[in-house]
Amino acid sequence: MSQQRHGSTPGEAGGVPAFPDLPEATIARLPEYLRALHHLAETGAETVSSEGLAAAAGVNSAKLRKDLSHLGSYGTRGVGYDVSLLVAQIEYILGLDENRAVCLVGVGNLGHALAGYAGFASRGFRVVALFDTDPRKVGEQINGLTVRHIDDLERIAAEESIAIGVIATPPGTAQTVADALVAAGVTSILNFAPGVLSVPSNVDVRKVDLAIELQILSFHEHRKASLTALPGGRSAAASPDKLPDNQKAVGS
Amino acid sequence: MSQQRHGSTPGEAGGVPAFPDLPEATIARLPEYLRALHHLAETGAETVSSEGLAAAAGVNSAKLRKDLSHLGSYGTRGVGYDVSLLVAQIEYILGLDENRAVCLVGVGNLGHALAGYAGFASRGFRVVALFDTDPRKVGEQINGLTVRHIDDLERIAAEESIAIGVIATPPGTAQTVADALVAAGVTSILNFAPGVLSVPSNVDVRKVDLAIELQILSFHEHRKASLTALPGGRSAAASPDKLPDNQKAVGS
DNA sequence: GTATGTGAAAAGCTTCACAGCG
DNA sequence: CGCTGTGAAGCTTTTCACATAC
Repeated sequence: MSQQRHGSTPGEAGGVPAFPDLPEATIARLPEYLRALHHLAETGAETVSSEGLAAAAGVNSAKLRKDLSHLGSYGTRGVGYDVSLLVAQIEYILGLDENRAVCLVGVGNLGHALAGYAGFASRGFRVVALFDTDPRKVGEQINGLTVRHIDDLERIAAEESIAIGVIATPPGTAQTVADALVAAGVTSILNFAPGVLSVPSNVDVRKVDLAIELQILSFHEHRKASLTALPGGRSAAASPDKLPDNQKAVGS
Repeated sequence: MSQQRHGSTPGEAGGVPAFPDLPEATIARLPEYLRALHHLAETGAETVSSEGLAAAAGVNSAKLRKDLSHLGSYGTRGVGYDVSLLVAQIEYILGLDENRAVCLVGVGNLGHALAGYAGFASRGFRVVALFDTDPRKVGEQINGLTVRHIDDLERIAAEESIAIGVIATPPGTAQTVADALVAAGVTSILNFAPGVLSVPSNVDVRKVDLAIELQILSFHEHRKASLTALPGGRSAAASPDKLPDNQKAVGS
């Protein structure tokens, strides 16, 4: 890739999109860059340097530049990146200009909260349907949507062209729900239920397990404790201080 | 490591714990192994092969064996791993035998759900305090806990030895809350608010951004769509089928 | 015979450091 | 002269394949 590639821009449906095959690690960071860029745009910035954007996104600038270079995106040497152009590029790559329809299965404790989560609507998604198996929940109104019985999933998924499903059921029902989603034509699943889902290979699954996050933190607590207890152990609150650096985020 | 290392076992506080320094990628998978092991234990299994446990955890067996080898843990060649022994080992490494106290800040939509999330209690954590700034929420009872004003954080954190804090506030207040948590002696933070937190380097932060998860899935939808539209594009629902394989989970 | 534990190879990702462009 | 874009180096993680132990 020596020549500049002005990678297929948003509006342009001229030829083949020539979809760049980005490293997974890069893909996982693009949404964070996008959030940082939106924030910058609100503050009125028109351009931003790799240094500046990297700081706002919590990564180092070399990584950011390498990531953006994969998009074929262009900054201007000596100047930086055009904020709104980069926003458009990233939104296009992520497919956010399509305002995708999402459904949510399981309207318990967590599902209820997700149904009302404003962050989905504001960042490219429409929650268009809620499902549950519990007849006591079916019919309930949440945030302007009526909870449906899961038997209606196939029909509604077709009507609304739902490609993404969110599972927020107890662990025991998650696989059954996943099978139903797949049967209804859903090809991406975000799973909040602990455990592994088995799906056809054309379906993407991402998992968020809240207890696992805490357990990873617990490991680090345990390690820190065993270090302070031993060698040149720093007694209590003391450290170089306030190095932001990359937040360990949902990845891969 | 040619000789067997029966790595410091749970009960034993004989000498120095000799904390193994595990690869981050391994640490992030241990909780999933633990969950799978608990599940196996419930079904009455006393031992499990690397193949079997790997399948239950959604990884391949080579990776699992390499991961466990870092613990200095021992299976038995020709047999497999002792389930309850491995459970104890992993719980010890993750520091789950300490039943850590956790506090939660921000009792909105999502915070409310997290406060009642049963998975925390059942997997090694006690949610011992809830905080908010909104005076209308302070005093509210959730799941047996009273919501306190955030000004009480420092006192209560000390009383209850809270080392882990969960942030479930709107993005705008997340940094202020993080500063307060750090001041109160919290050294691990799980952040549900979009954006990057800046904290001292002795504090660990993990981030869960629900919209980012959907955006990553959206990218894959976009890519799948652009592939089916083009080369030897498989028309619709068709694929090798049901290869479980690793769920892309919260990582790094 | 069977399944673990592990060196060694391969792949993937991050960081460096600087050429090259504006 | 400043900042991007990128080869090359270094590091981490995954995978392979087999010697080793039960």
